[in-house]
Amino acid sequence: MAFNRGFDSTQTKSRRLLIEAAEALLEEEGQYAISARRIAERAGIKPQLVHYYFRTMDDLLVAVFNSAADQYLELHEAALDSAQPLHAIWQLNSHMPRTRRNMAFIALGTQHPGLRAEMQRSGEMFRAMQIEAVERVLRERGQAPDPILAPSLAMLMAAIARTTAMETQIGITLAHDEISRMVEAVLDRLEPGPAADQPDADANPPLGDGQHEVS
Amino acid sequence: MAFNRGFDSTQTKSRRLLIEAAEALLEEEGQYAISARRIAERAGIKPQLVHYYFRTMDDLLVAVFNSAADQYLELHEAALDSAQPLHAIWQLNSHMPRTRRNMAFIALGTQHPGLRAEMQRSGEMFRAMQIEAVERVLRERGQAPDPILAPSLAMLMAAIARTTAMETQIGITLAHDEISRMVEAVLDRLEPGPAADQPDADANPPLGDGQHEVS
DNA sequence: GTCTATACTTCGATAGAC
DNA sequence: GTCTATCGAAGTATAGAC
Repeated sequence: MAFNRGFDSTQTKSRRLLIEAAEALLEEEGQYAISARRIAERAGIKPQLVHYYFRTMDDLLVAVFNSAADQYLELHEAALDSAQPLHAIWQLNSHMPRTRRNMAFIALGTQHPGLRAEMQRSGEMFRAMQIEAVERVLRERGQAPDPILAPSLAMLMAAIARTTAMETQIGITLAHDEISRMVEAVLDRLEPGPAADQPDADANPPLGDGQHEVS
Repeated sequence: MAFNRGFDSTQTKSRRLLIEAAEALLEEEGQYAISARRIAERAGIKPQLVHYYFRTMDDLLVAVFNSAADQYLELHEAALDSAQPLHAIWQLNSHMPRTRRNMAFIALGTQHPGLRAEMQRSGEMFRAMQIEAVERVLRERGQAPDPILAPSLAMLMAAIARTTAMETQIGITLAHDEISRMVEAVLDRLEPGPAADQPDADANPPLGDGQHEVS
């Protein structure tokens, strides 16, 4: 818990209100909506109080990020516990408002070292969890162990979901449908659903030959 | 040519200096270094003159973006004309300073509608060119036509290069080596170099079966 | 311990001098 | 046509009143 001025940070209502206001602004308007004055206005609190509850904007942003990361962790764990964890993670990371918020965090990270450090820690944790999830699925599928494949698939899902969201924000949509269908075809093959009949004769073909060719 | 106040925009030295200063600041310090005052300081020009040569910051950013896009277009065309165009595009898009600058443009685009419009236009053009390049390579390889594969590969290369650069900036490196080796293995298979001996007996195997499984 | 008044900086933009 | 003086709004942060 980065900054704590002597009060119980989790129980101060105004502090909580400020974090929620910042989260909402980030999702709705992006990083440029983040300022002490605007957050306070949204929370119905005097702007100077932002610096009472959080010494600096960096401290505030770290608190906002950790709050968002906690929420995401819960969703992430539910996804990993589902019947098709890779499908669930893909769905989770294709959620545009959250991705938009993450992009805003990344932009703010260029200005706020404390925030950047938290993002690194958190980002590597989620990446590691997703690599493990892919490894588990590959193992259950009887796939031969491959030190490249699991990290690559985890990175790939993250990169595609994030880039799709980012480009959509700018108005670029070219190739989005195709890549989405491609990813879903891969996931369906890795994680065939119980009800999803594969018309294929060999329902569980080996995935690749260790040379990592695509298609 | 968005904004033109009656002078020949390409021949005004101060205007050119301002654009170059903004480009340098974007690459070195990111979007938060962009302000009329800082750009002017870097260019050795009085800050008020920014608003003489460019009516608004939006106009300035559009000019900076178009200048950067022109430079990139030249590199891009050279890449497409090379012996291994896909390898060349991958190399080009893995260039970190340029990716850093592009990320900064995207962040600024959330605030500047004019810039966003230019980025959309330009982004879709480059995406289309890269899809065509992939289609050409697949065709020359004797691959059966596939409406999904070429756009997916183009999108994939862009997404991975961009995400790798973005995460590196935050300090995240997990799975970067693996995905990079994966992409290069795919490219080597799609575009075997003249000197690159494939130890494989079948040097030119069909790429996939139309079901788009990865590895 | 909680909040107010206020300092200080930087921002984009423009009116009008030359 | 070119540049200067200056405005008003918004930014973060703090000293000190209650």
